[in-house]
Amino acid sequence: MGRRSGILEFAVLGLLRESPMHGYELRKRLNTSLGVFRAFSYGSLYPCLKTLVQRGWLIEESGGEPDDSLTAPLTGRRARIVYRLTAEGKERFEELLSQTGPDTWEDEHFGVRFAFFGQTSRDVRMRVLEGRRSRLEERLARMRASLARTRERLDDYTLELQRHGMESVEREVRWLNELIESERAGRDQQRGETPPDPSDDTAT
Amino acid sequence: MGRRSGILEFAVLGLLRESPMHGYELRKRLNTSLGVFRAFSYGSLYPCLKTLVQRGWLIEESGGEPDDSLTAPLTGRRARIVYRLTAEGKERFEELLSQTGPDTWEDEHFGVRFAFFGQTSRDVRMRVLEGRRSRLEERLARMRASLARTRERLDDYTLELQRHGMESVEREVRWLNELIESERAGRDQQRGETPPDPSDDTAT
DNA sequence: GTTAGCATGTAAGGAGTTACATGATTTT
DNA sequence: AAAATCATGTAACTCCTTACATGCTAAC
Repeated sequence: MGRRSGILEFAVLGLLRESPMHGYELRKRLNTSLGVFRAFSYGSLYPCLKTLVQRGWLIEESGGEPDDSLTAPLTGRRARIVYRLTAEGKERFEELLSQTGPDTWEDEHFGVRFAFFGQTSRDVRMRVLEGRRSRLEERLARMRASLARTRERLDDYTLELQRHGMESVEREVRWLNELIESERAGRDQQRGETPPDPSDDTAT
Repeated sequence: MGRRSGILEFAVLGLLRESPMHGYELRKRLNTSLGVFRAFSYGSLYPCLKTLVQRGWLIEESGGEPDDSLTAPLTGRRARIVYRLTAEGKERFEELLSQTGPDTWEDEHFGVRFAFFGQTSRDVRMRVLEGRRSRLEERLARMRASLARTRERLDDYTLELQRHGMESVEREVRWLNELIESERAGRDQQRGETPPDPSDDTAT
């Protein structure tokens, strides 16, 4: 009946982890912080929020005082529903973050996963980055093989398309290499806030 | 009931324009020539073929002789259904090629459209390339504006993601500029076969 | 004689979108 | 008083995937 999983669930949990929000605000954030890449519609957001509440990962706060800036100007406006992440919701987000899913999940939604790296342990970051890199390298190998086989039969445009595609992938691999190296280098000198131990499970 | 439109229909029409094929072969081509980018499944391909036949854009040929390499080794094998593009199908493909659709169509499936540039008039090519470029430039402007507004509130990873994203888009814009210039330059000296007049509608 | 590849299909489901419906509030 | 923005929601639809069903042939 409700939405099961999907990138939207992940993004909502991730954004609500930073601070509670109502739906409208959430959608705006989805289309700026993350949403340079994709725009979600209300038609998918609100149903998604409902099922997340049903599973106990979010709780609704009709007019509590989660934050002054959110509650204060509520004078006559339609009652906004502010959503807050529960402890189970945090666990679920953690699970999704570190999940080595069925390939397409990680490949298509890498951008969104990366956007939440600030909330991730270095172990997970390394795993995601290296996973992405190895899948791109696989793809590169397939492209090269296919190109070697069919080079003669292809017209100029198709060839140019494949050339540009391969260059883009190669470029991303180099980018990933830099990121991975910088993660490795930062193993000693911390960059920002490094979570000291992932075994800390006490809820706030 | 059947598939309405979508990129699959477009790709099938485009591939069958080159030469008749049966479903299995079509799927392989979809995953090499075009399909470096995406892989379609039989579960979408065969139903799509059926509705295209229903609309008169394809005709089925059980065991005709469209090509030696296709008919010859059919000794005992399951009877393959070879699909051939009709005159109406060609018109439909032409229509889809030159269509200035509802934005997302052109944006998400640019790669597949580009793959069929060899079968397109230069007018259409220019229109598609310039359309793509202007949409990317719009997006770039939005990204820059959003970045200027929220730079302080973003962590290092989100910032790095946006930086890399913008660089990729800028790179594609430069690529498009080169292509557009080369199209303009080739206005006199022809490159390969230039279709002289698109009003030629006689079927083969 | 079992696996791998060829070849075609159906049913159910997933993850979203578009279009619509509603209504209050601030801006022009 | 009209238009834009805030705010929440539903129904129908789209386009594609997964899992399944079927059966034949070639290679190991």
